[in-house]
Amino acid sequence: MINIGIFDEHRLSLDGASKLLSDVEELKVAFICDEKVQLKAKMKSNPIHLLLLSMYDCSIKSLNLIVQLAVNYPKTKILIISIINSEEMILKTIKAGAKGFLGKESDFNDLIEAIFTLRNGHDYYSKSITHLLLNRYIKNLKEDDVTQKSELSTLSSRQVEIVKFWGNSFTNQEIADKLFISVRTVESHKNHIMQKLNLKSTVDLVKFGIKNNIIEI
Amino acid sequence: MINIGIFDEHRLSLDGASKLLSDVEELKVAFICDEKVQLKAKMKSNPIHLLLLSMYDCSIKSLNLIVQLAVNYPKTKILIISIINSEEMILKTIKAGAKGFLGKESDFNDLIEAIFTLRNGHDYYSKSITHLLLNRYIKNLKEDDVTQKSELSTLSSRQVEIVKFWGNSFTNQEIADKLFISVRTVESHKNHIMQKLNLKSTVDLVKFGIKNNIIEI
DNA sequence: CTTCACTTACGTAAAACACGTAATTCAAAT
DNA sequence: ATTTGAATTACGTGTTTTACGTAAGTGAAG
Repeated sequence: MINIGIFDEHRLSLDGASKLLSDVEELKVAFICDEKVQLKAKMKSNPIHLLLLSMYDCSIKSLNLIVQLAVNYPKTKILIISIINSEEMILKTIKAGAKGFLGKESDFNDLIEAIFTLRNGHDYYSKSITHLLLNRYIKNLKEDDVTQKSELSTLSSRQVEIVKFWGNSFTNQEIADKLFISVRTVESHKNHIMQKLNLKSTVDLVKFGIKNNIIEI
Repeated sequence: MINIGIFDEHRLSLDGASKLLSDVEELKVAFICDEKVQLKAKMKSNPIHLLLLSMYDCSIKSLNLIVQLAVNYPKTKILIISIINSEEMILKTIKAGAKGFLGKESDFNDLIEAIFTLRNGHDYYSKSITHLLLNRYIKNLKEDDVTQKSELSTLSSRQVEIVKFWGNSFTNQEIADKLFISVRTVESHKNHIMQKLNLKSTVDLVKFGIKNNIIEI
């Protein structure tokens, strides 16, 4: 018997997944949950073998959740169900500690297969992503993931502050006034940021900010 | 007996919803579908009373799908299931022709309630959104929805072209070279675009582009 | 105590932006 | 048939931002 927890912020998907799985022998749905805050409590009180985790975005917040769960409950395998099939998403979730990934093309059979694959101690990734491709990337990204994940953390708080203001359509002058520094300093900050992140245009900086959740769209 | 079609690009949600509904008496799942292109064909060959339509974004493409279906199959009520609860999303889908909207907090009971409400000829919106609020907005937005929905369509193809290039980090000069026009013209285009969209900064333009799916993030 | 990143700031030249003006074209409305 | 209006093209002028270099003071880490 495999004990399973299901997390999905989408109530209906949660109900659906729960119903799908509860009819399967050898599986027991230990809990279902649709809020991040509840999830941690439920994990604490329910020992499960596997957590089904639905992801609808690739935000730092969502990834952090995986990291926390993976660290605090190393025995619980995390299986990601995602509407987004991007390579970025897959790599990030795996890097964060997920043991499996089901893309949007995956169906019920794939889910079952994934669950049992994980139970048997192996990883499971959507067929659409060949293992070869994956392994190649994972090897490369094991250490030098600096590029993506830690890019944000390479920015100092001051620098993030500047990007935030600027991302809210403030002019350099307005930012300068707000922070009691010279316009030239604001420019300097931006220059340093662009250099550090290796960005070519301000458009890229906006995208970076949005990607890293420091600019609201 | 209510004939239902289910569309969901997320295969697992589709399976889940299908299973949830197929167990309900008085309901018959006429077809399920996970690709937009297939959907039109299935709609043509299967007369259904109600279409469950899962939406994971608020892009023009997705909204157009609703519009097309609503126009071509006026007898089929469209019920939106969405992970996004924003007022914008709700209003846009309703404007596009949907008759019901289930937010992410909706559960199976809400779904059933919604289905029967629609069958009875009424509209159904998530409880979380009070009807009062809705009606107020709908009245106001019936005509002057110009602000949001048609913002993209107010841009000419040339203007969209400019934004696209610029959104891919091309400089004005590069865009000018590519389109065989003067740099000044590129600037003019951008000026006109900003005016038309009533944007203050270029940052806003990037955001606009991303929101409207003409700039890839 | 040295090193290194962070914050601050300026100089200069080039690019981009703001705002106005304007000619041509082409479709839609009258 | 004529007018109206938006789209595309382009320039002028002044301001702001960017690119790139330089540099001083601060503070933490080694």
